Formats: sequence, C-alpha cells, structure tokens
Amino acid sequence: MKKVSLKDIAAAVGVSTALVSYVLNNKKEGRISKAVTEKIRAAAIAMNYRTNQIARSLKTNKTNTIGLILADIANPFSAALARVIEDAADKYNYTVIFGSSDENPEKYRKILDALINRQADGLILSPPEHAEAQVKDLQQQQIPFVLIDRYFPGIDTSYVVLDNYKASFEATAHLIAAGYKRIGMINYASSLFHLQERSRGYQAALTNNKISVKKNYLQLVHASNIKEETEAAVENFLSGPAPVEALLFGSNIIAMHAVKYINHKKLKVPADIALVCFDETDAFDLFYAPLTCIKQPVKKMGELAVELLLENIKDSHVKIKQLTLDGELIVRASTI
Amino acid sequence: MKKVSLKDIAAAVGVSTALVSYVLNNKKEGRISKAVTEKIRAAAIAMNYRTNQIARSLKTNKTNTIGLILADIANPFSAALARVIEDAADKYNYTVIFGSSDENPEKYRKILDALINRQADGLILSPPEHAEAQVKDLQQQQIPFVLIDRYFPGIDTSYVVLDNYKASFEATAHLIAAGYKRIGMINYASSLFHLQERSRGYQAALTNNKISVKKNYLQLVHASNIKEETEAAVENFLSGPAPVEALLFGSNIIAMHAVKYINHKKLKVPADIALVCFDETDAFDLFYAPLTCIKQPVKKMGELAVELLLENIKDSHVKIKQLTLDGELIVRASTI
DNA sequence: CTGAAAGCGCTTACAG
DNA sequence: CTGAAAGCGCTTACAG
Repeated sequence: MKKVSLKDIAAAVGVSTALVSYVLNNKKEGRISKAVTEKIRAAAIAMNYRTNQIARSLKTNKTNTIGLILADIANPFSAALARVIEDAADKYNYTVIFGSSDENPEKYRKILDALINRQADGLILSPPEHAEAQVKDLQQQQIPFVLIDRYFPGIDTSYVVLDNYKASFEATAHLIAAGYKRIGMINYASSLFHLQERSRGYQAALTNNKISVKKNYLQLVHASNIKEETEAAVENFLSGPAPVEALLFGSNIIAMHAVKYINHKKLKVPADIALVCFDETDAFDLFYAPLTCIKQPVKKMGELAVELLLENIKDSHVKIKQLTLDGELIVRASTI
Repeated sequence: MKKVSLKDIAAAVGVSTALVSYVLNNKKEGRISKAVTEKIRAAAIAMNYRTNQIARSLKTNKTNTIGLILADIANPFSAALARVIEDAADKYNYTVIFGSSDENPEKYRKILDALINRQADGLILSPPEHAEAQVKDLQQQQIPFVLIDRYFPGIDTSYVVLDNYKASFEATAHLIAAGYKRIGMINYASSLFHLQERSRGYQAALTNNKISVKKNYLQLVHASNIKEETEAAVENFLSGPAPVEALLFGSNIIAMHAVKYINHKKLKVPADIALVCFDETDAFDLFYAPLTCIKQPVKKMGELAVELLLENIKDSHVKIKQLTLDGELIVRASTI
C-alpha cells in the first residue's frame, strides 16, 4: 500500500499540489476559497494523509530534530536528563534522537556523525574525554550545539553544567562542620574538567579549614574497572594507623560500589564512617542511613540546554551562553 | 558556510554527481577507474563531505531509523530496555528516535505520529491502555512494528514479552514453599494484559496450593496516585485480625513505595513480612534485606525486538512472531 | 568506464 | 484566488 502524497490529494480534489500544501500548512489563510480549503482538508483526512517529514526537511533544511549524546542512557542521571530534554524538546515540537557514548571517544564520534548526517537541527552533548577536536570541529562547521554536564575550559562554547567545585566544596565543608577531620574522597581518574573540579572543591574545603590535605586521601578510580578499584580504595582508606572518618564520592556509581563494600565489611554509617555523594539516586533511599548527597538541578539543566540550543538554531549569531548552576546539598542520615 | 554536496565534489573533481555517488557508496566497484576513484575520495575528505541522509532517505525510502516508545525513559526498566535496543539497533546501523508515553494514550498517539511522519523504518512500542485502535491502524498501514513488554491479546501482532503469568505464579509459589500462608499482592489497576497476568498468576498459585484466595488480598493501585494508594494498601494488609505475612509487588515502583512505608512503620523484613517484587532495581541492593525479585530478561527482550523488527522491515510478508520469555526468580534476603 | 536525466515528496517565489 | 515550475541532495536505471 503506497503512502498517500500531496499529489494524490491534489489529483483527488482536482487542484495543484501547491494549493494542497498551502491549505495543510495553514499558509495564505483567507486567500484560498473556503470551498476548496474544506475539500482539501476532507480529502486529506479521508485518505489518511501524513506529511512526509523527510521530504519537507529536504526542502526546508530543517528536521525539527535534536541529537542527544549522553554517557549512558541506563545510568539514572543520564536517564533523568534524557527525560527532561525530551519533554522540553516536545514543547517546541522537536523530537530527540539519542545515543550513549559510554565515555568512549570512538563511539561518541560515531554517534555524532550519525546525528549530523541525519541533519539534526542541533545537538546537546556530554562529550567524553579527548573530544576537544570534535567540539572544535562542530564550531567550525557552525552546527548549533550546547554541552551539558561538562565542558572543555579551553574551548569557548555554550554549556549548562553544575558548579562542581562549589558543590564539592560545600559537601566537604558540611563534613568538616559536622566534626569530621579525616575526610577522604573517591573520584574518577579522568581528565574531564567537571570531575577535576570535584576533586579541587574537596581539597579547597580542607585547606580552607586548615586541614592538611593528605595526598592519599584522594583516591582515583577508573570507570573501566570501577568495582574493584573502588573497593580497593575503600580498603585503603580504612586500613593503616589513621583510617578515614568520612568519605565523599564523585558519582552515584562510585557511591554504589563503595557503600555495598562498606556494608559488606559491617561498618556502621555514620558511626564508623560518614558518607556524602554526588547525584541523587533512589538506590540509597532504602539504605538504613540514606546518603547525604549533592542533588543536581537536572530539570533546570535539561530545560536550559534545550532553550539555549533553540536560540542558537534560530539565530546562529546568538551569543555563547555558559550557565553554571548550583547543586543542592541534601543532608540525610549518613552524615548526622 | 554551506554544506558540501555531491555536486560540489563532482564540480571540484570534474565528473558527474552519479560517479561521486557510486564511488562514495562503493557501488560498481572495479568498474570505475582507480584514478577517478582516488580523486573523488580525496576530494570528499578534503572538503569534509558528509552524506545528507535526509536526501538519501527521500530517494531510497529508507531512513535507517527505529522509532521507540516506552512508558518513561526515566524508569530504570524502560531505561535498561532503551539502552539494549540502542545497542542492538546500532549493530545493524540503525539509529533510535524515542519518546515516553507516560502511559497516556494521547501522548502516545502524538509520539507515534511524529515517528511515522519522520518515516521511521519500523517501530518498537510499549503501548498504553486503550491503544488497541492505533495498533490496528499500524497493521492496516503496513508499518513494521514489534510490541515490547506488553501486547493486546485480541490483536495478532509480533511481540516480545515476559511470561508474566508464569513469573507471578512462581514468585507466589516460592512464598508458599517458604511457609507463608497469608500472601497479599499489590498490583496496578489497569486493563493492560501483562499486568492482569501478574494478578492471575498470583491467584492461580494460591488456588493451586489449596490456599483460598481472599478477595482483599489483591489490592489494586492507580499509577496516577501511586504513593498514597500503595501506602493505603499496605496499611490495609497489616491491619485487621489476619494481617498478611508476605507481599508480592506488581512493579518496581510499587515496591519502592511499599518498602519505604514498611520501613517507616518499623516492620522487619522478612521477620514481620516477606517481600517479592517484579523487576530488578539496584534501589534494593542496599536495603538491609535485599528483595527477592523477578528479573526480566531485558537484554534478550530488546535484542529480539530489534531482530524481529528488522526481519519485518526487510520483508513485510514475514510471519508474525510472538515471543514470551521466562523471567528469573532471584531469591534474596527478603524471603528467607 | 562514465554521464545525462528522472524522480523521491515536499515548499515557495513568481506569475497571472 | 490558483497553478506551473524550480529545486532541496541524493540514487539509479539507462544509454553509450
């Protein structure tokens, strides 16, 4: 069964395709006779006509499509972002095409290519490490895009991110204020700026409070081997003459593995060890000591990213906007 | 900066666009002189040419795109499915466009329309209640699609789903075998077949074991008011002369609310009450009594759905396939 | 080995 | 108020 086209309707009604197009798109309203308008509309419905967006896109050079690349759609943080972006895009009649990079530059580039080839009108991206060149490429090609969650400080692009330094600083300060002195952090070993900011905020809070920053109090783990390295890090923190009293985790995934291990070691939270983590997950809601965490303004991040992007799509000469949003420290039982 | 087209390359090299197309698509290999081939490839790279998929799609009538509608991408079960489908699609060079229906028929229809207008080659769908007519429509329009997670028993379509009856039966039987007699279930009040199957499996397991099915032992809650109604249901189960000894939950969301409430009431699991739930979420990993649950074969479901769909896209006369997969009961501390 | 040409289904400036 | 026509960027059957 062949799909019905404008031409079919035009033939059925006995007018030109131009007229059908005008009527169905509500162009030239009032300048087309009512009788013809009605007939065309009726025929379109009767024949179950649906616009071929591909054809329209080719002509108009607009697809009404936003390409989205996140780290991993199965991660609650990414999924929440995807959801918000989907809803925001829908409000403006845009559809989302997505892909998960898995923090892998090769994969990222592959998805990026696919999105560009599909003529996405704009892109919302969480680039992985080593993607600087590709971001610059995008700029050069004048493809509208907004970075989300992370950015490259050396490259002047629009972005919407958390103030990771501040969030980390505040979380650490909270631990200090609660009386903890030996505070460790487990973070990703990554060149990504937003992750480094988390480490930097942690360290600054310590020095700021005249607590010497012991070098081995910041342990870095690789995403590729996250469980083993996180467990080793926890082990490290707990052994030795001056075990840590509190821990800050650089992400929900790290926290998950660490808490499971801490649980397994029969340590009591917060009596034996206090805990704070980045990201909110309901994974911790049922833990006997729900984790104090840094809640990211996911809704706002997603909505702003879409808005910035659409401004950019509309007018390519719009100024670059860089938005750094505040996190919110949600204090719960793990640090009281 | 205008995007470069085949024409531009043709002009630069001094050949026809046809030739450029052949070379770049590796058609007519060996039948084009090596010199020209090289020149064209070099120019394409030098000019940073990228295929305009929209134009290609218009001509070939293929977009290499799969439309995906799930209930809510922010729900871990949906997110996991989305991820698997994305990966499977990618293997075959397909890209995914998605939307969340929120179990809302209007929203579902809107997303469906958008996906069809965008000429998705095929669709993977989790239809909400009352979407029968739209499913039939799809069949009539001969649009390739595969249902996932749920289907309408009255309509003969391809699908990949869990054997919900069996899973629920086994979960209940497990509770019975563990010695529980007064077993309740909280499920969604929904006309969706897969959810009703869960209730049916529960009831069958009881009667099968000569346990009378007390009517109020199956409590139904509405998704729109899930927290309140779930808490009321739990309250109901616990009050009265014969409080329930064990509970089966029809979904991860229901379980989440119920467990929080049970926790809040200071009941001990499983001493005071044993628990089993559908779906696996790491939300329960940190609970002191990790929940026994029915694990859905998400990976397999997603992969099979993509494979069925692609068969269908390739050959529209391919037979309808209906796959019902087994869940796996993962026994953990909540029922021991 | 290569090219001219038609056509996918739309939109839209132009003409009447 | 309406239509003829060009063209978006590709692919591909056909001809030479």
